[in-house]
Amino acid sequence: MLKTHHCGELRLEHVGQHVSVAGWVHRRRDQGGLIFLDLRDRSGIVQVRIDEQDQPAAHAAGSSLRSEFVVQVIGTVVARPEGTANPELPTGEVEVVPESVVVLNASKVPPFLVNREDVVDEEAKMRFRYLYLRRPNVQKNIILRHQVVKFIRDYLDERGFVEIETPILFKTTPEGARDFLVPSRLNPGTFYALPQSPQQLKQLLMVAGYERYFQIARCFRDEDLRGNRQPEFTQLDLEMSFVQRDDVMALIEGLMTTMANKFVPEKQLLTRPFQRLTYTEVMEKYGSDKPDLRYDLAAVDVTDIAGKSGFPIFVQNAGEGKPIKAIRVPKMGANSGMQLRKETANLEDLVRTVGAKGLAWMAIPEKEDEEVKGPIGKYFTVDQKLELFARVGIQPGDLVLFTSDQRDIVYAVVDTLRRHLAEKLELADPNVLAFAWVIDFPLFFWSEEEQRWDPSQHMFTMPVPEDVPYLDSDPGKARGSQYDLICNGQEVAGGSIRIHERAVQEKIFPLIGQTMERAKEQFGHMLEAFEYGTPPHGGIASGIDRLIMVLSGETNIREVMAFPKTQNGADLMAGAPSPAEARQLADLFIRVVEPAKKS
RNA sequence: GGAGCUGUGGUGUAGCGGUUAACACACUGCCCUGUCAAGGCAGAGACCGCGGGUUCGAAACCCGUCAGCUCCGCCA
Repeated sequence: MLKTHHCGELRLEHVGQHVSVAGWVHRRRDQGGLIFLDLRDRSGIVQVRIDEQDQPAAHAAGSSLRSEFVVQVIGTVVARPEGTANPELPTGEVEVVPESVVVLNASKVPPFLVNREDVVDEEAKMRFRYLYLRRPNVQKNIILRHQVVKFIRDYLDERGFVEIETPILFKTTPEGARDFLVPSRLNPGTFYALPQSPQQLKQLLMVAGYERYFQIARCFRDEDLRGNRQPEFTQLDLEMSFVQRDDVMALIEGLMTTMANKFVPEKQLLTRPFQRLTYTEVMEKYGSDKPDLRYDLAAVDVTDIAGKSGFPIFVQNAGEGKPIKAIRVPKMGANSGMQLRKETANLEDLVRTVGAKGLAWMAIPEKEDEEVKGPIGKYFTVDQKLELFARVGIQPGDLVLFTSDQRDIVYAVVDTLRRHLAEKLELADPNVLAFAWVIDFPLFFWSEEEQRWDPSQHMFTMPVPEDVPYLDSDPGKARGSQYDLICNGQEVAGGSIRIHERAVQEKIFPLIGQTMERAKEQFGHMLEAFEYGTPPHGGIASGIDRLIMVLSGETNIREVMAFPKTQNGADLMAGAPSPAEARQLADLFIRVVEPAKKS
């Protein structure tokens, strides 16, 4: 080894020891006859002091050092003189006095500063990924990720889970996301699909009697990227036999709580045990099935009151059964008239992007004797206003936003406004983890496009027991035994109890537009397996990347992945994807068709 | 497939119709023996993403295009 110690571990107790440390030049402070060097490795930073008088050779070497050079320093640990310790640094009470300073490798001037946390152009981050990953704050995220995954493995191992790998080359399925396909050379014209999740395989492992399975599983979905979505990502995937919904939820809740306490003890859990909210509840209040519960900004239904006002749009919408919802924004109504008009115009532009036709508002004055501001105040009688204010919990100085439209648009508006306002007003406490369960999802959503029911999770989700009769009478009313875990506005896990009886499964297929013949083609292996003694089972999958985002407080998934892709799905460092050689294509019996040029 | 934002020395930004294109950090050289975002002095470095157009004149205005980002659709 070229090093006897890591830079960040040297303390007063090492004083007098002869050590060898090696790492990168974090900073160099050259005062002529005296050079201070901050040497950095993964463990941290230690100061090296090179005195021209005492160590002329080392001093000469030190003078030539530049940022990000890789050097080895052999020398003695000494206590810093009185008054020169640096309390900011864990190693701040000591420094290394070198006998020799050896450049192991020089470095070009990096394209951005590695020794600062400055914002960097996203393209540069990607193109020089290895340099971005060298930044201490990024290393922290990547190492946290390792520790969390190790914790999960240990936690589940202690509870009798077996980690089992499942194939990356598997079978395409018609349901769900678009598959990444891999051509088969040995079977011309046929394709494997990369797994969207090991869903089917883990259920088959339950049939196989493993009882408790888990996997840190890479998953692939060929859909457009988002700030919290990459085409390949990692899930903690698990499945348990002989369990009911609460068993799976309790396991995950224990895991998440222990993990949060262990890795981010400074962050408070919003509630313990995690609160359980129904799908209907979160949609009506927050317009989202994964609301950020660190702040309120909840929507209140005021259809009855506003529908009786004189505002024609509200009256008409209420008559057509469209909801009218109000959101109270504390303090924002106290702005000047001009600011208010500007703000509300911005908000109106924002909600138009999700399909709203407009945005009504009222600003409540801080002084009692002033009039309510805003375009719709005049349509409400004094009594209606009082009733409204009581319902919504209005305080002086508040701004109240109103939205009314088809229900799904109202939801989108509420969600969009909440996210936007929370960010603008800095309402989300970064030191809170707002874990919550969302339960009682509808088993199906009606697809207008396809004119049929679509499973809201997947086709193997068991209905809650008392809703099984709805499968025949009113499928839209059936709730699934699904549970999602949300935290700070992210869905961090989702699972369900599965159907293990063929009779129930056979009721599902026709509802989602699958004939039995087609179902047998696609899922014959599953149906067949279920006839050989299938235990009741259920499970859950948790997005590791999103979990690390939430724990580290990052707002983008790229910050917690070592080598992520751009929004176009490209790797700017390696230049993937790239065209294949003609020879490779020939081996695979693949011919490339040039995409049609836009005229 | 659609909407929006951004693109100016290596990095982050300013400039938004006429500027020797400004500033900070980084970089180079010199000075400096207790610094730790070291300091001081001097200096180099940008045809303003690319292609058209408007104009006497474009970094700036218009059109197109490329790239990055955010969002909608999509993501069981």
